Amino acid sequence: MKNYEVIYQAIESGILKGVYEAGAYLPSENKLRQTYHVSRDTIRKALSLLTANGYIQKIQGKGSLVLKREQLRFPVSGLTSYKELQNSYGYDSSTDVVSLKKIIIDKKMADVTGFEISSVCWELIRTRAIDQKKVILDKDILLTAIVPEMDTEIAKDSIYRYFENQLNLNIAFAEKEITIDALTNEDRDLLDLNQHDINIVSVKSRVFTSDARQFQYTESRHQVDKFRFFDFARRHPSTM
Amino acid sequence: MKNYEVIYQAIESGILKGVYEAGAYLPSENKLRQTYHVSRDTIRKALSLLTANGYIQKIQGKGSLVLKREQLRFPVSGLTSYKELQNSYGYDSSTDVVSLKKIIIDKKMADVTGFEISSVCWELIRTRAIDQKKVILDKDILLTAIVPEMDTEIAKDSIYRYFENQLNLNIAFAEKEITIDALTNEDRDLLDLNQHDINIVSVKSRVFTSDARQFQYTESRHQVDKFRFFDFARRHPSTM
DNA sequence: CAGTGGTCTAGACCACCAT
DNA sequence: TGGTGGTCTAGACCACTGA
Repeated sequence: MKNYEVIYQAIESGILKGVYEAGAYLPSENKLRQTYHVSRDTIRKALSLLTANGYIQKIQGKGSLVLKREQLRFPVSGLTSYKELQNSYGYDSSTDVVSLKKIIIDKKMADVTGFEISSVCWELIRTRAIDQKKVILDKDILLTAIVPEMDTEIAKDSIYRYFENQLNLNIAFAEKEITIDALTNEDRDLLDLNQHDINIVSVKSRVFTSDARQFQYTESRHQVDKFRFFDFARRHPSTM
Repeated sequence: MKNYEVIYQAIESGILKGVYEAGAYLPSENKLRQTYHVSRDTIRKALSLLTANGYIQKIQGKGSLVLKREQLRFPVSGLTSYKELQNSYGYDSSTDVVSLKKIIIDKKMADVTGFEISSVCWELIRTRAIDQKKVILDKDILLTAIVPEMDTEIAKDSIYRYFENQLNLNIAFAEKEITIDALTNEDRDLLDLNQHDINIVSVKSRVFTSDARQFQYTESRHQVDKFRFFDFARRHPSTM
């Protein structure tokens, strides 16, 4: 077995067993180098695997932060924004802002969104139309502490472009969950669905900055026959 | 801009523009090192990004093979096998083999599966039960050139375990597509669906070995309310 | 300022592939 | 055998963090 794989597994099991707790930092690369009697590059290879598999987030000048594990986690990756989805359907698409207001997170919303209770957030609801049909309903919750300003002009465009170009927000990773839900009345009101539809695809995600602070929760609801998720998957990131 | 990012983009655009054609090899790491006047590690960093993003497959002793691009490709990753899914639901699950036979790929199947016309393949159909309810229908097409032997005993267990432990098959990557389809009569016959269901989740994938040969096509059909896809996603693999 | 991670180098040896 | 990628080393310098 390769050195960096051994070290990867040692640290992984340390995280799983709670030796390294979520929210704390791993020993520094230098410490680990001494512990395992290997070069720094070998340590870095092990850590980059842990990063790729969602165990840690490295923060320059600070260390390797152990991430909270939400349930069991498949070793997968990929962000999908509306602007990316757009390309699947060409450019005959548009965005409508349904509502934009500030809200305060209560217990229930805290569980759903992952934000702390009594955080102040923007709540943004938009519909996305493809070929003049509204087929996607986007509900965004944005932490005002990180995104202080928001208006319908920005919301009509890509909020991600605003984050990255204007706010210099460094978006690092996201957790995403895809499920098939029953249609709600809100879905029926805001979208142009097919008569016979009874289901909708729900893509829920939590998005984090490079210093591992969550700033966004999104639920994106897609008409079932307009939904398509494409995935390129590697089995052993270790043997790249 | 960092050196390896510059090189990554140079090679990426070379692939996109067809300077490096799919099926051909990139210049060796040594050549690239000379071309860009950097160390081999810097080249390797750029290549590992190209690998992570699905552009190339490195093959030891041969080189970096440029992969065919199927449509646009999100920068995503992750394999999900039934055995992994199982963990979401605990271990009260079982597999039934519906049929297993050899088939020859015709034009239509070639388009669907990605295999060449007149390849000889195993066609394996199985149902997966959770809590005594059959909720997943798996249809596998396996290239006999790579998987010469298959029987219902193996198929009842994990075929992946057989691939990796018995055949020493090195599974490297997969392309996967998730869509929501209308129920077919076959779905109704073989699965224990809810009365009111009209949709089913279809996960289609093509699976490749580490020398970039496709050996499997799978369609996995999941009852909508039993389907859940969890994803951990990084925005900039470059800035790990 | 000291400590952390991020980038880059030059060189070594190994495993694998083709000839 | 020579060329390829895979692993590992020791050291350098930079960018960022926090006291």
